[in-house]
Amino acid sequence: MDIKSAVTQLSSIAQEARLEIFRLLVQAGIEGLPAGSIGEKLDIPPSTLSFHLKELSQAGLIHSRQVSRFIYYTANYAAMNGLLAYLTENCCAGVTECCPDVTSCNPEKGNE
Amino acid sequence: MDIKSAVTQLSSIAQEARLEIFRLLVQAGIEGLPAGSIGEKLDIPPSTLSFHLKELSQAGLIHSRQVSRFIYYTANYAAMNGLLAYLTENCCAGVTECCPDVTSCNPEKGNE
DNA sequence: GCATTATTTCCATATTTATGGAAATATAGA
DNA sequence: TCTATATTTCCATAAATATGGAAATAATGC
Repeated sequence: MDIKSAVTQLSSIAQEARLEIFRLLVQAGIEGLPAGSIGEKLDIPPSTLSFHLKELSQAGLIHSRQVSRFIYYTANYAAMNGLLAYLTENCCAGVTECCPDVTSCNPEKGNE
Repeated sequence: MDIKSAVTQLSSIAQEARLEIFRLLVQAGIEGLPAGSIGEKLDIPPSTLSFHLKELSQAGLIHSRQVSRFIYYTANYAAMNGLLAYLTENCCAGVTECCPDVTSCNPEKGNE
Protein backbone atom coordinates (compact mmCIF):
# COMPACT_ATOMS: atom_id res chain seq x y z
CA MET A 1 0.00 0.00 0.00
CA ASP A 2 1.30 3.46 -0.85
CA ILE A 3 0.98 6.48 1.39
CA LYS A 4 -1.70 8.14 -0.73
CA SER A 5 -4.01 5.13 -0.45
CA ALA A 6 -3.38 4.99 3.27
CA VAL A 7 -4.27 8.67 3.61
CA THR A 8 -7.42 8.18 1.53
CA GLN A 9 -8.53 5.25 3.66
CA LEU A 10 -7.64 7.00 6.91
CA SER A 11 -9.52 10.11 5.81
CA SER A 12 -12.56 8.02 5.08
CA ILE A 13 -12.79 6.83 8.68
CA ALA A 14 -11.42 10.01 10.27
CA GLN A 15 -14.91 11.40 10.61
CA GLU A 16 -17.36 10.50 13.34
CA ALA A 17 -20.38 9.67 11.18
CA ARG A 18 -18.28 7.55 8.85
CA LEU A 19 -16.47 5.71 11.61
CA GLU A 20 -19.87 4.91 13.11
CA ILE A 21 -21.13 3.70 9.76
CA PHE A 22 -18.10 1.51 9.30
CA ARG A 23 -18.36 0.11 12.82
CA LEU A 24 -22.04 -0.64 12.26
CA LEU A 25 -21.26 -2.47 9.03
CA VAL A 26 -18.51 -4.47 10.72
CA GLN A 27 -21.02 -5.54 13.36
CA ALA A 28 -23.57 -6.34 10.68
CA GLY A 29 -21.29 -8.99 9.22
CA ILE A 30 -20.99 -10.19 5.66
CA GLU A 31 -24.66 -9.67 4.85
CA GLY A 32 -24.37 -5.95 5.57
CA LEU A 33 -27.19 -3.42 5.82
CA PRO A 34 -29.30 -1.42 3.37
CA ALA A 35 -28.59 2.32 3.28
CA GLY A 36 -31.95 3.12 4.81
CA SER A 37 -31.29 1.01 7.90
CA ILE A 38 -27.93 2.67 8.40
CA GLY A 39 -29.48 6.12 8.19
CA GLU A 40 -32.24 5.10 10.56
CA LYS A 41 -29.95 3.59 13.18
CA LEU A 42 -27.51 6.48 13.09
CA ASP A 43 -30.07 9.22 12.45
CA ILE A 44 -28.42 10.61 9.35
CA PRO A 45 -30.50 12.22 6.57
CA PRO A 46 -30.44 10.48 3.17
CA SER A 47 -28.27 12.89 1.22
CA THR A 48 -25.73 13.21 4.00
CA LEU A 49 -25.62 9.45 4.38
CA SER A 50 -25.15 8.99 0.67
CA PHE A 51 -22.22 11.40 0.74
CA HIS A 52 -20.52 9.47 3.52
CA LEU A 53 -21.19 6.07 1.95
CA LYS A 54 -19.61 7.37 -1.23
CA GLU A 55 -16.52 8.48 0.65
CA LEU A 56 -16.14 5.06 2.27
CA SER A 57 -16.79 3.29 -1.04
CA GLN A 58 -14.29 5.37 -2.95
CA ALA A 59 -11.69 4.65 -0.31
CA GLY A 60 -12.47 0.98 -0.78
CA LEU A 61 -13.43 0.33 2.82
CA ILE A 62 -16.98 -0.72 2.03
CA HIS A 63 -18.74 -2.49 -0.82
CA SER A 64 -22.31 -2.29 -2.03
CA ARG A 65 -24.69 -4.61 -3.83
CA GLN A 66 -28.22 -4.16 -5.00
CA VAL A 67 -30.92 -6.41 -3.55
CA SER A 68 -34.30 -5.55 -4.97
CA ARG A 69 -34.91 -1.91 -4.23
CA PHE A 70 -32.32 -1.89 -1.44
CA ILE A 71 -28.63 -1.25 -1.70
CA TYR A 72 -26.77 -3.30 0.85
CA TYR A 73 -23.48 -2.01 2.15
CA THR A 74 -20.86 -4.26 3.67
CA ALA A 75 -17.54 -3.67 5.41
CA ASN A 76 -14.51 -4.62 3.35
CA TYR A 77 -12.60 -6.52 6.00
CA ALA A 78 -9.66 -7.19 3.72
CA ALA A 79 -9.19 -3.47 3.08
CA MET A 80 -9.29 -2.71 6.79
CA ASN A 81 -6.73 -5.44 7.39
CA GLY A 82 -4.52 -3.87 4.76
CA LEU A 83 -4.78 -0.48 6.41
CA LEU A 84 -4.01 -1.93 9.84
CA ALA A 85 -1.04 -3.77 8.38
CA TYR A 86 0.24 -0.56 6.79
CA LEU A 87 -0.09 1.33 10.07
CA THR A 88 1.53 -1.48 12.01
CA GLU A 89 4.49 -1.47 9.64
CA ASN A 90 4.78 2.30 9.83
CA CYS A 91 4.37 2.28 13.56
CA CYS A 92 7.13 -0.25 13.91
CA ALA A 93 9.44 0.53 11.02
CA GLY A 94 12.91 -0.66 11.95
CA VAL A 95 11.60 -2.77 14.79
CA THR A 96 9.44 -5.08 12.74
CA GLU A 97 10.02 -8.10 14.96
CA CYS A 98 8.07 -6.53 17.82
CA CYS A 99 4.81 -6.22 15.91
CA PRO A 100 2.14 -8.85 15.40
CA ASP A 101 0.72 -9.35 11.95
CA VAL A 102 -2.73 -7.92 11.58
CA THR A 103 -3.99 -9.98 8.70
CA SER A 104 -6.57 -12.30 10.19
CA CYS A 105 -9.48 -9.96 10.75
CA ASN A 106 -12.63 -11.18 9.06
CA PRO A 107 -16.19 -12.05 9.99
CA GLU A 108 -15.94 -15.82 9.30
CA LYS A 109 -13.19 -18.37 9.65
CA GLY A 110 -12.02 -17.87 6.08
CA ASN A 111 -11.36 -14.69 4.20
CA GLU A 112 -13.54 -12.89 1.68
CA MET B 1 -10.82 4.83 23.83
CA ASP B 2 -13.95 6.69 22.77
CA ILE B 3 -14.94 7.37 19.19
CA LYS B 4 -14.11 11.07 19.36
CA SER B 5 -10.53 10.41 20.43
CA ALA B 6 -10.21 7.82 17.69
CA VAL B 7 -11.47 10.32 15.11
CA THR B 8 -9.08 12.98 16.40
CA GLN B 9 -6.13 10.61 16.18
CA LEU B 10 -7.16 9.29 12.80
CA SER B 11 -7.59 12.84 11.48
CA SER B 12 -4.13 13.71 12.66
CA ILE B 13 -2.57 11.03 10.45
CA ALA B 14 -5.11 11.25 7.62
CA GLN B 15 -3.00 13.82 5.84
CA GLU B 16 0.03 13.08 3.72
CA ALA B 17 2.49 15.51 5.31
CA ARG B 18 1.50 14.42 8.80
CA LEU B 19 1.62 10.72 8.05
CA GLU B 20 5.10 11.27 6.63
CA ILE B 21 6.11 13.19 9.74
CA PHE B 22 4.79 10.45 11.97
CA ARG B 23 6.50 7.73 9.97
CA LEU B 24 9.77 9.65 10.09
CA LEU B 25 9.49 9.99 13.86
CA VAL B 26 8.74 6.29 14.24
CA GLN B 27 11.88 5.53 12.27
CA ALA B 28 13.84 8.03 14.34
CA GLY B 29 13.17 6.01 17.49
CA ILE B 30 12.88 7.18 21.06
CA GLU B 31 15.39 9.99 20.66
CA GLY B 32 13.24 11.65 18.00
CA LEU B 33 14.15 14.57 15.78
CA PRO B 34 14.24 18.37 16.16
CA ALA B 35 11.59 20.26 14.20
CA GLY B 36 14.18 21.73 11.86
CA SER B 37 15.43 18.32 10.77
CA ILE B 38 11.91 17.14 10.07
CA GLY B 39 11.20 20.18 7.93
CA GLU B 40 14.48 19.75 6.10
CA LYS B 41 14.01 16.05 5.37
CA LEU B 42 10.41 16.47 4.23
CA ASP B 43 10.82 19.90 2.64
CA ILE B 44 8.09 21.59 4.63
CA PRO B 45 8.32 25.32 5.46
CA PRO B 46 8.54 26.20 9.18
CA SER B 47 5.05 27.58 9.73
CA THR B 48 3.39 24.74 7.87
CA LEU B 49 5.46 22.21 9.77
CA SER B 50 4.59 23.84 13.06
CA PHE B 51 0.90 23.60 12.19
CA HIS B 52 1.16 19.89 11.45
CA LEU B 53 3.27 19.14 14.53
CA LYS B 54 0.64 20.88 16.61
CA GLU B 55 -2.09 18.73 15.09
CA LEU B 56 -0.18 15.55 15.87
CA SER B 57 0.67 16.77 19.37
CA GLN B 58 -2.89 17.72 20.20
CA ALA B 59 -4.05 14.31 19.05
CA GLY B 60 -1.48 12.82 21.40
CA LEU B 61 0.38 10.89 18.72
CA ILE B 62 3.67 12.71 19.25
CA HIS B 63 5.48 14.26 22.16
CA SER B 64 8.00 17.08 22.30
CA ARG B 65 10.84 18.04 24.59
CA GLN B 66 13.21 20.95 24.55
CA VAL B 67 16.92 20.28 24.19
CA SER B 68 18.88 23.49 24.15
CA ARG B 69 17.47 25.59 21.34
CA PHE B 70 15.96 22.57 19.63
CA ILE B 71 12.57 21.05 20.19
CA TYR B 72 12.75 17.30 19.72
CA TYR B 73 9.65 15.48 18.61
CA THR B 74 9.08 11.79 19.22
CA ALA B 75 6.43 9.31 18.16
CA ASN B 76 4.09 8.24 20.96
CA TYR B 77 4.16 4.51 20.33
CA ALA B 78 1.69 3.79 23.10
CA ALA B 79 -0.88 6.12 21.55
CA MET B 80 -0.46 4.48 18.17
CA ASN B 81 -0.91 1.09 19.78
CA GLY B 82 -4.08 2.32 21.41
CA LEU B 83 -5.41 3.51 18.09
CA LEU B 84 -4.54 0.23 16.36
CA ALA B 85 -6.21 -1.67 19.17
CA TYR B 86 -9.34 0.44 18.83
CA LEU B 87 -9.46 -0.14 15.08
CA THR B 88 -8.83 -3.83 15.50
CA GLU B 89 -11.70 -4.09 17.95
CA ASN B 90 -13.98 -2.13 15.69
CA CYS B 91 -12.90 -4.07 12.67
CA CYS B 92 -13.66 -7.32 14.41
CA ALA B 93 -16.52 -6.44 16.73
CA GLY B 94 -18.49 -9.61 17.41
CA VAL B 95 -15.72 -11.82 16.10
CA THR B 96 -13.08 -10.79 18.61
CA GLU B 97 -11.40 -14.18 18.70
CA CYS B 98 -10.16 -13.80 15.12
CA CYS B 99 -8.05 -10.72 15.83
CA PRO B 100 -4.55 -10.53 17.24
CA ASP B 101 -3.82 -8.04 19.98
CA VAL B 102 -1.92 -5.05 18.74
CA THR B 103 -0.30 -3.93 21.94
CA SER B 104 3.37 -4.71 21.57
CA CYS B 105 4.51 -2.04 19.16
CA ASN B 106 7.38 -0.01 20.56
CA PRO B 107 10.93 0.90 19.63
CA GLU B 108 12.61 -1.12 22.39
CA LYS B 109 11.88 -4.46 23.99
CA GLY B 110 9.84 -2.88 26.79
CA ASN B 111 7.09 -0.32 26.61
CA GLU B 112 7.20 3.40 27.25
C1' DG C 1 22.71 43.26 26.19
C1' DC C 2 23.27 41.81 21.51
C1' DA C 3 23.46 38.73 17.67
C1' DT C 4 22.26 34.20 16.11
C1' DT C 5 19.48 30.35 15.58
C1' DA C 6 15.15 27.49 16.29
C1' DT C 7 10.50 27.42 16.47
C1' DT C 8 6.03 29.23 16.93
C1' DT C 9 2.24 32.47 16.30
C1' DC C 10 -0.34 35.62 13.50
C1' DC C 11 -2.69 36.43 9.51
C1' DA C 12 -4.79 36.21 4.97
C1' DT C 13 -6.02 33.19 1.57
C1' DA C 14 -7.11 28.96 -0.79
C1' DT C 15 -8.93 24.55 -0.68
C1' DT C 16 -11.43 20.78 0.97
C1' DT C 17 -15.04 18.74 3.48
C1' DA C 18 -19.71 18.43 5.58
C1' DT C 19 -24.66 19.33 5.68
C1' DG C 20 -29.29 18.65 4.14
C1' DG C 21 -33.43 20.13 1.21
C1' DA C 22 -35.28 19.37 -3.28
C1' DA C 23 -35.31 17.07 -7.45
C1' DA C 24 -33.95 13.11 -10.13
C1' DT C 25 -33.27 8.21 -10.75
C1' DA C 26 -34.20 3.35 -10.10
C1' DT C 27 -36.75 -0.70 -8.66
C1' DA C 28 -40.77 -3.30 -7.84
C1' DG C 29 -45.61 -4.46 -7.36
C1' DA C 30 -50.57 -3.64 -8.46
C1' DT D 1 -48.65 2.56 -16.53
C1' DC D 2 -49.19 4.40 -12.09
C1' DT D 3 -47.73 4.55 -7.39
C1' DA D 4 -44.82 3.80 -3.60
C1' DT D 5 -40.34 3.21 -1.85
C1' DA D 6 -35.13 3.46 -1.77
C1' DT D 7 -31.30 5.87 -2.88
C1' DT D 8 -28.59 9.13 -5.24
C1' DT D 9 -27.43 13.53 -7.38
C1' DC D 10 -27.64 18.46 -7.55
C1' DC D 11 -27.01 22.56 -5.38
C1' DA D 12 -26.06 26.21 -2.12
C1' DT D 13 -24.11 27.09 2.06
C1' DA D 14 -21.38 26.53 6.16
C1' DA D 15 -17.47 24.97 8.48
C1' DA D 16 -13.01 23.04 8.91
C1' DT D 17 -8.41 22.41 7.23
C1' DA D 18 -4.02 23.58 4.77
C1' DT D 19 -0.51 26.82 3.20
C1' DG D 20 3.28 29.88 3.85
C1' DG D 21 5.25 34.74 4.50
C1' DA D 22 6.22 37.92 8.11
C1' DA D 23 6.63 38.97 12.72
C1' DA D 24 7.09 37.40 17.43
C1' DT D 25 9.03 34.43 20.95
C1' DA D 26 12.55 31.66 23.11
C1' DA D 27 17.21 29.87 24.03
C1' DT D 28 22.17 30.17 23.66
C1' DG D 29 26.84 32.03 23.55
C1' DC D 30 29.75 36.06 23.29
